[in-house]
Amino acid sequence: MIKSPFCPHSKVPDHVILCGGPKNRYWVIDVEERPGLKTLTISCSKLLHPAETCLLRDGWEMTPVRPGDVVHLEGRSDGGSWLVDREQGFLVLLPDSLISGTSISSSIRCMRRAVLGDIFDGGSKQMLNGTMVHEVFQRAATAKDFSLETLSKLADEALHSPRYLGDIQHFFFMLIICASLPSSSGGAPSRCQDSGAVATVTELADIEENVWSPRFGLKGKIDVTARVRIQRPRNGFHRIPEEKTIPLELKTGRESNSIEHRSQVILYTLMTSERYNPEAGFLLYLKTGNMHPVAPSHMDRRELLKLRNTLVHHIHSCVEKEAERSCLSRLPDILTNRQTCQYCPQKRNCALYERAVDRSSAVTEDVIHEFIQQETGHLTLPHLNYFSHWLLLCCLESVTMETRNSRKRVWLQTVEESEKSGSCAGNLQLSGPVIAQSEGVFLHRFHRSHVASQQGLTNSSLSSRDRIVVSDLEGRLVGLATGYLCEVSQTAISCTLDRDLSKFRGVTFRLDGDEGVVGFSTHLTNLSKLMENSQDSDRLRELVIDLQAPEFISNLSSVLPREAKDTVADILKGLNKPQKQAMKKVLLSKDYTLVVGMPGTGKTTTICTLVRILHACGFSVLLTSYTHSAVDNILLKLKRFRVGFLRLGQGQKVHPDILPYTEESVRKKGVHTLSDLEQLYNKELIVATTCMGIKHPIFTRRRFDFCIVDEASQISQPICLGPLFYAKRFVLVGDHQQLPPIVQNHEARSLGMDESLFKRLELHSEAVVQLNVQYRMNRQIMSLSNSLMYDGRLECGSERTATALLTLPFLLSVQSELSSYSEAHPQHDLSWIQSTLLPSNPVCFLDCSMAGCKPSDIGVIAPYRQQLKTILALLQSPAFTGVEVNTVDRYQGRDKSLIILSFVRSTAEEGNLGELLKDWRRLNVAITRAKHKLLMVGSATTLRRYTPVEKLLNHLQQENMISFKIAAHKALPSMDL
DNA sequence: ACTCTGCTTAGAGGA
Repeated sequence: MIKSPFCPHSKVPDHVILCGGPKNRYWVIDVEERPGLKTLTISCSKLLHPAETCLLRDGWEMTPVRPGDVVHLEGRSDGGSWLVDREQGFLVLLPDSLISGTSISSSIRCMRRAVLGDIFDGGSKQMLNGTMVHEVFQRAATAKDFSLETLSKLADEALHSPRYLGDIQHFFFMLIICASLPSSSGGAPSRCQDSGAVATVTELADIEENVWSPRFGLKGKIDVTARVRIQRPRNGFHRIPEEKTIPLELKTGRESNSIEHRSQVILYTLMTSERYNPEAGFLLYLKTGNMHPVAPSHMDRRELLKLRNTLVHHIHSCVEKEAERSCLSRLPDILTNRQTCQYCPQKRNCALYERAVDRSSAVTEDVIHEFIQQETGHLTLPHLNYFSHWLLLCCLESVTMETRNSRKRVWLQTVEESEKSGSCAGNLQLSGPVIAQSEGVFLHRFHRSHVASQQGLTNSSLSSRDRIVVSDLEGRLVGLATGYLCEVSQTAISCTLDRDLSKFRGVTFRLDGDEGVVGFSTHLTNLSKLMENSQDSDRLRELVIDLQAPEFISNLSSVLPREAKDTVADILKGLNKPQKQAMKKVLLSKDYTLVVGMPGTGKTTTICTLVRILHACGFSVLLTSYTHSAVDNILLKLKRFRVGFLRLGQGQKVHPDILPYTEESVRKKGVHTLSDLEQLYNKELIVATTCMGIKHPIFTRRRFDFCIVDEASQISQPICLGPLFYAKRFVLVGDHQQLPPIVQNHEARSLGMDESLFKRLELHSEAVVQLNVQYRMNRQIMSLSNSLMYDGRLECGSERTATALLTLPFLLSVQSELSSYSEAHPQHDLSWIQSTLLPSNPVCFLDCSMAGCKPSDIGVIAPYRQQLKTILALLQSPAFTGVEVNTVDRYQGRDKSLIILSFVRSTAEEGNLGELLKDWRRLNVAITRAKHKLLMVGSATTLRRYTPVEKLLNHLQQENMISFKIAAHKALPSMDL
């Protein structure tokens, strides 16, 4: 008997939801293995008792289940003991991780490929082809029109969609397929015979239906959901026909009727069992028009669920602990049958992982060795190390994000429970018409059914622009659609959804807030691309991994076109010295330039000017940043100088003033031919998007002279790399003395995941230009940051900046009010507030450590969200509307005339300090937001325990900056504000 | 020991 080596987890983590009954979720307490048998000790109670047992055999004992896993059981339980064997029962491992049907069917041939496919993106030309034909077919089905005329019209439209720009040569091929669609001669594809039964498709009930099945841990999108009439012969006469709803899978390639294709259909029947209970599904090959019925047996389902369990195990345990340190787990073995691998889209990643991570010292077969050499031979050890290091970091981070992913609440929590936590609105019915706004955007309106109408909708924390998931109340239609909230009133909600739900009229819905599943596929796809054997990737590896020194040319005249000289000189006029230096450095660079923008030094203006100059010289520029708002900030400035540009990205996220520059808007003006589209993509020298937006088809063709990345010190390396593939040279703008990329996982952070590319490359000081002349803060406020971070390098741009003070138009009347209050109440000392208000004291520290002043009494910037909520609640009076209360992090890149900074923490006893205030960069951001006056409130005694804040307080002391010990709770009785 | 932004994310086909 083998005892499981793992310690049973004594406590169930908070984020795990367990339940009994048909939607059961059991916690595995212990696993006991004997040959041919596995016995699980399980419980559906968080207290881990009562415990039940589950016997696994006939192959199920191979399920890689471990203590601490959550499982779902199907079948029978006899007095607390479950049996899963050949004939009965299913075990679904980690059921709340929904695995897609295609992942599972691809794991039949190669489990390794399925796991890699889940981590990295990949695709081929043939696939794109299939996507196009699918689209044409599905549109025709939606329009219920399969006439040749309509088909060719739709095919034409599909060809002009930007998604397919890279592969237009398949045009003729596709038309031939469309013309041969079985349905083109009239009506929908119709009949199918199997063992005497005749199934006739009577209606296409849905297209691209989205299914989440938490019961089997599956998800998928079903090509066509069809209504069929089934006629079964029985003893020579026909019975009354039976109506069923079944999944129909379209295939545009060769009619293989392969086990993968059939498995896909079986998985669709399984995941829709709660919706339609289909006994079978159809496989339709468009090339021949043949339709194959797929009627799954218990064995089919059993074996596919076993594969799913193995796959989910590999995906979930992508990292493992080895002596306190995490490392990447081994993947399933590489196939020895090279034939199968020939067309595998994961070829490169497969070889990379083997060489960089698995590093099997065991004697591998020659064919495999050869294959690995072929795919990775161009890479050096540092390259492989960089790859495996960042792969580990990303996996660690994704594991942490996954535990915080609250999506499973949609199916595990009742509406009542979810509404209590505020992220859900239930008991909703569709009201009014559904309005199609654009491609895949449908405006819906729901109202609260009268049963629950006494409880208003505005109680929920759902608000406009939030991402949401729509499901039904019973849990049969989980994840029907996703979209964004538009308006929330007491009784109604409007939102835009990716699907038209009008056929579900009458269903009672729930809307759940959806933080979205954060994938790392962009990170990892970029990493994988960096390892490619191509010119662009070779060069980036030299710069980013080998840290090859960046080169510069010596003479401007070779880059500056003659005719642009005057314009450039003109643009340069408005700049200060370091800004001019930055322009020059960028123009001279052959590889890259790093622009350090210290606080208030006009980063946005500098970038805007840089773009104007490059534009004047005729250079093309790819302008990016991590956030949409940062991209638009620059564009708003650029727009004023009448520099043309193309803004890529979803309209919903783009600034309204920039909307006319988006692709969608330009297309509305008329893009009819392929060359129109080409022109649209090539017309502007300047193209702007977020770093994540690089999946856009424009990048299949276009390359740029320069790529500018703003906020670069806040972007993680794998994401920052993305846009760099498409430019000859790049400029990173940021300040690593301000906040770094956000990393949730502690180990990942300690292993350097919060090091941006900006910081990594900074060691080449010859590539760095510092913008140290600032126009934001007056002299006193600036001095704080100078002493904290910049060693006095930060300078005021003008005497006016240096001496600017806060203007308080009603100061006199407030002062006299305070005086008269003091006279009437001599027991209150208000002198501190009088001095604090004086504009001539630009920096004040209000020390409340003696006084017991509640930190919740004052503040505008605070490091903690919870604190901001409290402050906001106190500022509810209309007098305070317009006062912006926000976190330090959110204030980065922005400023205000007067900042009140609350440090919040005040604890007498030694104890946990928290991480946030230990970060020099966060403090630096906090104190450099104010232009004229900075009021800081906190307990000096507590704060001296944070090294950075201590340094700041010492500086205040040395400079005799004003500091008060206050007893505000006594001094400020409720005055009428 | 509490800071938060990106994402059409499943499936397109070939042996």
